Amino acid sequence: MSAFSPLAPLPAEVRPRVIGWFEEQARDLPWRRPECTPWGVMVSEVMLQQTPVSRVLPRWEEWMRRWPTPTATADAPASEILTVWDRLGYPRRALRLQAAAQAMVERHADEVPTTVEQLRALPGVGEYTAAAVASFAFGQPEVVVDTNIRRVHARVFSGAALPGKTYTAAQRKLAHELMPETAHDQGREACAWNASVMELGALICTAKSPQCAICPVADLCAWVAAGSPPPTEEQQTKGQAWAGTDRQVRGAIMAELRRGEPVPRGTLLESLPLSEASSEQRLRCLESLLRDHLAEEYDGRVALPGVL
DNA sequence: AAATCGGGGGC
DNA sequence: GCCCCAGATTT
Repeated sequence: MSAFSPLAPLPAEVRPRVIGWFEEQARDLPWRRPECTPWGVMVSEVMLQQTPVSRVLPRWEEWMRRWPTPTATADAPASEILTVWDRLGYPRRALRLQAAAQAMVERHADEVPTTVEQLRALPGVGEYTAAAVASFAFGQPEVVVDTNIRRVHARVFSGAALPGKTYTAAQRKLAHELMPETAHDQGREACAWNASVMELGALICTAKSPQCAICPVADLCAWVAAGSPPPTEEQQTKGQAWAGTDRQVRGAIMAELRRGEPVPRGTLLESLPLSEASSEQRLRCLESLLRDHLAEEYDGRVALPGVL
């Protein structure tokens, strides 16, 4: 029994088109160049968790210039780690990346580990990142599934406008079935497929206004064949609030601390450029940052970790 | 399964 | 103003 509905395209027909398109149209990103080290790939994957490529590029360049190896990253002051991370967002990722580097120094001889099991054991490395590093840095035919790939799969093979919020068992099964065979080329095509579908989702098959007119598989796409129906309410993403959230307040505190000077607790809590934030919220957020080791307090003054 | 965790650019 | 972006971790 085929896993694909009668109207869905055959993977064997889709794959060469998407891979061929990638070979012609892929962006020249620094972490894709042949001279990029596995550590460079690792850094890019963590930075790209929920952060667009355009914002990652300058931070990745600076990080790799300063800390080109796990050892260099492991030995850096946490305050510098967080300063170079700058406004990429979710700064706990920066601390986890350093913790991952320290684990590589201790357990893997200053190398990025090569198996998904070893990768998955590193701080900040989940199912996606482990597979992505194994595939992109080491050429292993792991099944890589990110938000772009889920969307392309949903449209081309399932005829849906969007994949829905949760990664279901059915979606994982589909992703496995779509992978090329690895026997003939030791997984080269599988890795190319991973990168190509991701790039198609990032450049053509985008969430908001997909460029079906220039898509290499538009004539095979189940969603296009169905008349490009809009997303169902089930598939809508409930927009994450920002104004007034603890995340915004935490971000404002971190921005102040990144200026480099230790700040008296009272001054810090009062000087935030968020007039609507209550004193209770400001205090709660500062305490949570201290708990997360994103900030430290000593003798009534607050700073990035390690400077006091 | 749902909540939490940043921040900015595109529309 | 709303939405989305190469997710991970905790509850």
